[in-house]
Amino acid sequence: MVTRDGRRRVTISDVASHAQVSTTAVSKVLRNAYGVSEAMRAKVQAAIDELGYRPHAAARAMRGRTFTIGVVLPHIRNPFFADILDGLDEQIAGAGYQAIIVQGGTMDPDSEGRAIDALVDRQVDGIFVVAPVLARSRLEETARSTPTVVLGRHDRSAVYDSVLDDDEVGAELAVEHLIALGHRRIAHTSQKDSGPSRSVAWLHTIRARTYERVMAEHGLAEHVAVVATSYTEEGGYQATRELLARTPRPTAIFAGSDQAAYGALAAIHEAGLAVPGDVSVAGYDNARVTALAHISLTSVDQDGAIMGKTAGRLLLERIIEGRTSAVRFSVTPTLVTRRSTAPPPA
Amino acid sequence: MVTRDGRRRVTISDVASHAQVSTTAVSKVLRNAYGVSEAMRAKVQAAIDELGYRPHAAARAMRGRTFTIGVVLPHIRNPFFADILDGLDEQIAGAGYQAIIVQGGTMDPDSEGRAIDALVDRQVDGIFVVAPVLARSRLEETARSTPTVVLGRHDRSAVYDSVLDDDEVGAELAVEHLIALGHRRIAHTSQKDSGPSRSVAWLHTIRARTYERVMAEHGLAEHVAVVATSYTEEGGYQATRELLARTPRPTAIFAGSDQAAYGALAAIHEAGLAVPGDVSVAGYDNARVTALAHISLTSVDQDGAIMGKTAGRLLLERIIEGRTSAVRFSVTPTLVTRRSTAPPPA
DNA sequence: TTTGGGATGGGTATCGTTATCCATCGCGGA
DNA sequence: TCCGCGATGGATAACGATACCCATCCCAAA
Repeated sequence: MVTRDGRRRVTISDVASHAQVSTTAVSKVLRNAYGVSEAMRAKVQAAIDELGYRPHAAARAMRGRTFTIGVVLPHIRNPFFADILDGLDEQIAGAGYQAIIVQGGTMDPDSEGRAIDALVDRQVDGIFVVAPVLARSRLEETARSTPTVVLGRHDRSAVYDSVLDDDEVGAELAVEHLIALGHRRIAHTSQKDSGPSRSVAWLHTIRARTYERVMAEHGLAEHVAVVATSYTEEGGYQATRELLARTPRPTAIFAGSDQAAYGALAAIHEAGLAVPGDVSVAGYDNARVTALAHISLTSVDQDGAIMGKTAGRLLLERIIEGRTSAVRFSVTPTLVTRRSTAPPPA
Repeated sequence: MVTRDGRRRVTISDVASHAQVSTTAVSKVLRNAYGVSEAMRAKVQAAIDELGYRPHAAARAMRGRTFTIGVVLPHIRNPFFADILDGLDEQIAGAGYQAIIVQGGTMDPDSEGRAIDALVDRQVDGIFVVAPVLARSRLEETARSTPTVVLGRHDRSAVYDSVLDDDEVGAELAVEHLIALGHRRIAHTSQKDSGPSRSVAWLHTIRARTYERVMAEHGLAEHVAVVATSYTEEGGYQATRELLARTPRPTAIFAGSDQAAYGALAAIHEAGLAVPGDVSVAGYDNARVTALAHISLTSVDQDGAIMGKTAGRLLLERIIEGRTSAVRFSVTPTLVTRRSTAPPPA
């Protein structure tokens, strides 16, 4: 490969001739393959270091591994995804793997599908899909040919691994907390369903249904109020504006995510109301920054770093050890109470 | 390529035999190359659609283009980066290019270098590096073989393109604004220099120096107070804690970035002080969410989407049209005044 | 009718690496 | 001395696509 400045990239042949061995020998050293003497290994390694050789991942892709994990995130605006990614990186970096991220778009199955295709075309060794809205059959199609871990979906699959938190427990914690504080008019901001069918596989569906169930269990069915926008600041803002316009307005908002909760805070402030004096707000995710934010948010904590790390481990198991049975890893969330929730105004 | 479920991926040969033409012909159609009749194009396209063929990017990488732009972000925690990326995506998607993101780490030249290497090894057609701390020589080495656009560095290069905002103007706007409000004890949160040498190429250096200059111009040199941590929530929080502990404490904080400003808000709140009653806070970047946040932040606006879009255009010019001369694109920032700044307490 | 040349389609070497063979060497046991 | 076998290193055929070059074909001009 000749680069535009006329210099060639250092290839395995360069290393081979420099060390006066065959390219096969070099390849064996690189792959830690069987049939290399200690002397050979040392000689080749010296040549590699001297020439600054790095394997060409794109060439490797033609026959072997790329040592690349592809990550599909809906977008990169959510710090909780960053927590997840930190966990993943920590796990796979040691094994020499590199994560590459593509944006899948929010609530758009088509663009999500294209993102996955882009990774498959680039021959990644494993795919990590975060909170997809894609049909399960589509995910399984990919998973059949590339090791796949899906985060945040509740349907069971025999071909991909799942990492998730128990959203039913989490939502229950949040709603019970608000009820215990004395709230009755508790509203929920959810996410619009994409496509025609509502799936119980989606975490936002479970959070919303659990909210409804817990409300009903406490005789508050008449106060159920759900506005479905999206789990983003903008979504939380829009949903909360709509909720605050109702009469009587809710005294508490259980936002589907921390990002949505931030939007809710903005809308409440804009309406001239105080948190938690007039309206309490609880979020979900408890990304690391949630504790820092200057209005400290009550949130359902799920450990993103652990989830990301587990996803990495599961992928490496499939890639390196060849596991094919599906694994499901679930974490139990807890509630972290901060200053955004308080008893309702008298 | 046989996948684990035993099904082969559809290759160019499959398309060729299905359409009863040569692989060369298919390749020509794919690349829009010269020498294809209309009939041939239609026939091949039909076969492509029928078989659901997608070119194997990894195989393409061996001889041609990968239609991939590699993006190096310090991390994905900053929503301003998301704005930039949206602009980039908008520009390159139309040309059939896909962006892949890798994290370069904050203030760590080594890990930044590894991130760039990872992209080069994967044979991306162009590289977009956001706010690197790497030595310029290292960036230029890469840029000599792969089209490169660097965002947020002020040194001039003959081999890569630069996209930046005028940080001197921006910092001036923020500090002048605070001074005009009547503040004298204005502090600044900056970013730690990585490595031994302080470079005027880094935007945080320019913002800090401009802050010092403007302070001096108004006879406020004695009140200059800079704490260098990092342009993150955590960094802004730590820096502000330290600043608030001083006697007398500052009445205004010019944070080096919006993220740092959020951290500052947290620290101020934690100290039992009010914004802007006791302390004013101004940020830098004005990411889209800054307007939404429930305490609306005064910030220096630089249009991230435009910058990302421009970066995409510059890369495509180099990749497709073969431009080799270096271009420098600079936007002039403006100040957006919101509710986080006010006159100092009497 | 011949010729020249543009338009079109295809053969094939090649990119860098891996994995499957195959060849050689040295050594212990018969 | 000869045989067999484990250990080691290498030759080589892929992987999927591209791009250079060449072979036709057809038509217009001479």
